[in-house]
Amino acid sequence: MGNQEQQAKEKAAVAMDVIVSLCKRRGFIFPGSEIYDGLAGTYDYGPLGVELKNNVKRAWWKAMVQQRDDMEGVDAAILMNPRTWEASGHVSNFNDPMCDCKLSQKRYRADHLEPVEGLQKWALIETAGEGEEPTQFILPNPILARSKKEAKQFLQRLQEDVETFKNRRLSVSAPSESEEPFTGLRSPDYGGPLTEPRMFNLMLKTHCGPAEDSSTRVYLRPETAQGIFTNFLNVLNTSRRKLPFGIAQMGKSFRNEITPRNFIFRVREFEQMEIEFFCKPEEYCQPGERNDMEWWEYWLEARMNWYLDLGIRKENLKFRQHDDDELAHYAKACSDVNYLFPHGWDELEGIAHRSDFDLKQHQEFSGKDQSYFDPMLEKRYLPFVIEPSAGVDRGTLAFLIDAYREDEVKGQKRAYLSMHPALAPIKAAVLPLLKNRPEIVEKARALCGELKRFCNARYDDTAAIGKLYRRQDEIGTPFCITVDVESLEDGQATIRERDTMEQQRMPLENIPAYIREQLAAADAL
RNA sequence: GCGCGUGUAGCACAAUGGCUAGUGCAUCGGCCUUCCAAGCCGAGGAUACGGGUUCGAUUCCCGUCACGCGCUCCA
Repeated sequence: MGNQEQQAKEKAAVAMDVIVSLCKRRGFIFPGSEIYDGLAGTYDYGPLGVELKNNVKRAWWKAMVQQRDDMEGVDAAILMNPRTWEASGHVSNFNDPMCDCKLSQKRYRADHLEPVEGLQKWALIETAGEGEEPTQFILPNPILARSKKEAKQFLQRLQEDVETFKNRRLSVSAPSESEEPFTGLRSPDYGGPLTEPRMFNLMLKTHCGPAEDSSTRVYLRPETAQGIFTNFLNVLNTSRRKLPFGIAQMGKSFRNEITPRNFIFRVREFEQMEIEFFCKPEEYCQPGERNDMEWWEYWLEARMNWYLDLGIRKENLKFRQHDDDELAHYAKACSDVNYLFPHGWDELEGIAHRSDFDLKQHQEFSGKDQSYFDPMLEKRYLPFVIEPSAGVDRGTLAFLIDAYREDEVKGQKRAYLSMHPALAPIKAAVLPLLKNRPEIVEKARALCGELKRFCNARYDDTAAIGKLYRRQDEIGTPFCITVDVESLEDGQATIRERDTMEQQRMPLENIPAYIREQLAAADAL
């Protein structure tokens, strides 16, 4: 075993607490609705967080849409005709019947349990206070009640009459067969009775229009993907595309997660970056054309490389291919890109081969032909779809965690975000060495103004230079430019690099071009 | 949703059934300061929310909310 268990225990080098604290302290991410004690599963992005998150999205859009010649973008409405979700399967499949074992209070999906038939094993449990006649209770599968204390807990949960068991001795006798045969659902752990199944619909509902009844019910989309599928024909007919090509979309999605957890990793309102890449099923491919499985493999690599190119360390990324029994019935394959989060390896993005399931469903539910006319073969068919579906918030969190570093400078701890320049919220900070020298301040402000023409630059003179550097380090600013007394005479200033802390001096008038070159070289403009 | 735990300033932490709830960092103002969290002076800022016990509650109890861990969930 070991291997999987060991992997499960692996954790990122930095604790989540450190990241949460940094995010709050520096204005990246705050708990949602904080002044009203928050709202579970929601977070708000602050001044630096919105820059970072927008940069993540910009980098994705640029690499996946603008720099490719086989991709179009859309921005569909969050609210969609409810039949969309009947077609997609979310109305029926996103509805999980859950029930709890009354003994162990463990939760099960009712539709995953096998009904049990036949005689059940029971045990007699006698309880008695001092000098009283023993009272008998029955308890299923007592073998798994490992102690009298546990048995007592079970009895209390079953009988709901706590007073009955106070200050009583318990004795557990050997199991026997009950008289009555039993058919139905029992908990698989203790064989105990279950609560009535309750439905957990993971879609959030609201309503559209003046009347608030079932006829006006709409859902907040649980994924952006369906807005792509429902626009497949629109895009096809207006973009003169031929297979293979993709449609990309970023936007908010909502899921009523049972347990929001791990900071912004699992939240109820989140943002997705999804691609539906429409390609030819193998049987329709010309010689030399990539077939559907080859496109799936292509996208695995393309998506992994995107994270690597933006600076995530290779050892913190891996694929996790879904087992066959884990796959949805229509899916031909699915792999996740996993990242080593502080809570362990977890999913950043799923890359699924969805066959023609979605278009077929929408074709059936809408009655509108969704097929593609292949001009070479002169026939119509439904394309297959490869779906790389990434979480913006999860990605943003991974970029933060992976960039976080600590080192030591002159015996003092230095915390910094070694973040890709394309993602850094602030690209350059201009710092006057002395703020009580108006000439220096004036030059510094002028330089900052020049930088702002093409990037997010910031002027700061509210502390001594060492502190100003550390501030910028902690929020990942790649370049600091310091204007000093000498600048007044030689017209030069110092550029200091974040990770190495190396400095170089150059003429003030060359600095904007230099910064611009550096950012362009990093593909960060 | 269940179980266990936690909740004190922007962040990290301390203390107490009773006197003005402390400390560090951070923030703001002033003085000073020629390149890596310097110094001095000053300022603002907190017991999550609601109820109960009590002469008195941040402390004890109950509820709510949020967070953490486990279960569950993750189409």
